[in-house]
Amino acid sequence: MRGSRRANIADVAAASGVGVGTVSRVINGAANVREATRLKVLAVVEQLGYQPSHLASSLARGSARTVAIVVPHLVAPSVVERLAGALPVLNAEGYETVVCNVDSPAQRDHFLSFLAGRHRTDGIIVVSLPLRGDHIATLRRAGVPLVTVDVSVRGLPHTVIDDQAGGRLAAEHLVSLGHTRVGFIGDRVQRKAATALGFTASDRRLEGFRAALAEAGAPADRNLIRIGPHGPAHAEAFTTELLALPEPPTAIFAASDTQAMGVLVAANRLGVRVPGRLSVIGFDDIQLASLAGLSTVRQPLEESGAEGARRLCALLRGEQVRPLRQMLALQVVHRKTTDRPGHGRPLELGAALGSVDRASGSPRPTASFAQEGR
Amino acid sequence: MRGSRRANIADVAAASGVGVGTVSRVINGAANVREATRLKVLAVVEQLGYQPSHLASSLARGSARTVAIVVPHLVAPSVVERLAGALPVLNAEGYETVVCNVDSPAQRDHFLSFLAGRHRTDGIIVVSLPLRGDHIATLRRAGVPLVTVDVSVRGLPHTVIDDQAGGRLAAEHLVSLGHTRVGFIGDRVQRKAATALGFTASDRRLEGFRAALAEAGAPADRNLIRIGPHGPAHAEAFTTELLALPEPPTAIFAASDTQAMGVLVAANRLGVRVPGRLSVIGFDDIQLASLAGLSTVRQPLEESGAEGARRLCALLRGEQVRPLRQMLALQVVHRKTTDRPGHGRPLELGAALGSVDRASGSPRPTASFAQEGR
DNA sequence: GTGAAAGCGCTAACAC
DNA sequence: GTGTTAGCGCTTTCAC
Repeated sequence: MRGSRRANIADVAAASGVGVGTVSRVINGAANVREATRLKVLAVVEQLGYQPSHLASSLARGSARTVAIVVPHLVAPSVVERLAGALPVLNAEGYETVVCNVDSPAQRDHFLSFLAGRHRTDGIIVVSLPLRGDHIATLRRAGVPLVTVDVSVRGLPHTVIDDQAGGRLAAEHLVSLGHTRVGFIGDRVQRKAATALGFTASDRRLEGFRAALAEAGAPADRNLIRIGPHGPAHAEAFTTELLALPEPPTAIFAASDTQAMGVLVAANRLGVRVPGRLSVIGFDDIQLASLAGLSTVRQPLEESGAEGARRLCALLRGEQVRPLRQMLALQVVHRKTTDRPGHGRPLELGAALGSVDRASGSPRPTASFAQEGR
Repeated sequence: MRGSRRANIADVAAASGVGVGTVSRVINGAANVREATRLKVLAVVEQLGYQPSHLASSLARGSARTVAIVVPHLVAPSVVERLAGALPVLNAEGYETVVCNVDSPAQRDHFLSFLAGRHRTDGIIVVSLPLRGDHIATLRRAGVPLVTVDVSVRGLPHTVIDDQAGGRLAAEHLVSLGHTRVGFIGDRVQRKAATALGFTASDRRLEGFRAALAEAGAPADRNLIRIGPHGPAHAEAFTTELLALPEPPTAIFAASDTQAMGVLVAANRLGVRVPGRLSVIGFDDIQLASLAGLSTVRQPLEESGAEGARRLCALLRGEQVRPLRQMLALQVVHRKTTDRPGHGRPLELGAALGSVDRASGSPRPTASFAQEGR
């Protein structure tokens, strides 16, 4: 091969004594090619080290078979699990996946308008990121197929769970165990803040939670509801407050497993036995939950990503996606952090989940007592 | 606009009464355009709703400004943190990032040869995935720039840590606390297995660990070294074995934080106090480690991803990347799971980290005693 | 400064 | 079956 210029389809055609059309057919496995011709072309391809240009074929075809997935806070376990669910589905359908990690509204806006560009992606999956009207309008105008996961958008395919129902499940679980004084720790919707992405799941879970408690005749005490920034550290602080109350709760529902971990840390630091003196239930069922023995309201995270991907693929195939709203099932997973009030097996909460700093004040250790399992 | 056919650069040129070259210059912010012309073109762009085709410009330019990052087991915390470190750097440099998640050798081979295709990506970052000679040869032949993170490859830029030194650090930490009977739990290199990706970090950490122990006059007892499949569940089982020994270890070094979590779970289930009766040190310093108060050998995960990305970008700019081997610093983070043998503050290990199943046998609770902080 | 034209490398419609 | 050719939509010399 001369010059070291990479061989293109014309070179292959010339060297095989056929037209470029035929080479194209061979490359793409089209039917109408005589076996002898096919072999001949393949031999030349091999010999010349020919590799089709992905860009050229994409341009000619009008699509690069690429989809984008936009996620907030990639390192959050629930988000990664969703992403991990989507990737293999997309691959199996022959799509490459561009991952856009969003940590701020500015980044979100950037990516969303960026992805609306012509020939950028074949479609977009937005995960757990509330969309404004103008976001959707931009994408619609650009003609980019869009599905969402963990976000409800009217008129668009979305895969979600019923967060209110999830809150109810948590309440019912605790009530069925006999708890009547239960707390809630969640994160706030910050619509205004420049750093806020506006997640609303926590709020909706609280709604269902309160409703179910009220119906069960054990309405939530406002004092036991704490809402603040997301993350285990804040949950830890709130738990400390709750447990310092004259009448502390006997159970806490955390709006996410991550926050539930913070609750466990605080309980441990204060020497409050779980589930003996405090029951804890989370939400999501991230992998850590099973490791930690955390009772939780399970939502199918990985499956949600896979479903979002499947629906986008269907959309890209031109199929009707119905119903627009796909609701995934929830389920209480009863592990080791919830039990009847005051009747729990006296498990000690972990040094493993102690506070971060070795220097941060010595804990008040508590005596533990042997007691047979339930 | 007629027909609803999307406007292209020629339409804009025609409507503005200039040539396509000029429009191109305007779009790309080239200098040689009179302000009046620029404004005129911009107005038409706006009016026609013109959007440059990413594919067309990419083809003309010869690059789509896309890089691929190949990672094993995406959901593993250490991997996500690396990925999260790389993404923003790549974005800032104007690259889109395709994420390839690999869970088996077959997938690895698929992606690696796939990405070698012409005009697929501008470059590749391989994370934590040992590469064979033929992988590298394929990529080299294809002329795809390649850097690795957490993998050493001769002749290629790689960002790594000194795993042996890390093992030494762990040993020295435990020895300095007075431990003389220490165990190790790690994962095995499975070169043959069809499902094995062949990670070697655990082995190298063990080497350094043993060497340092021997030098300190407290050589490791072979009985205390357990190596098996990766994951907290196996680590938990191994720990159970070790603690059942007539002479159990007073400390355990786990080859990763994930495995260390399994150790903590087992200790808790058996009622073995940490760090009172067992010190535990992990490796990596994933986010969970700080939450759990786990002592560990810290490696800069996110930074490693960012560095890999920076080096790839440098490579793509045509710069020399030197030195080829970039070694990141390690550091022992002393939290709450390590202390002098038998002298630990009697912290109880968590129900939070109890075994997964509620039905899985009742634990043997232990008494705890108040004791002032160190 | 700006226009014209030659690529970039392929697909697909259409003839033969 | 196979060759020919017109796009796909842009970038980039190279003249003027």
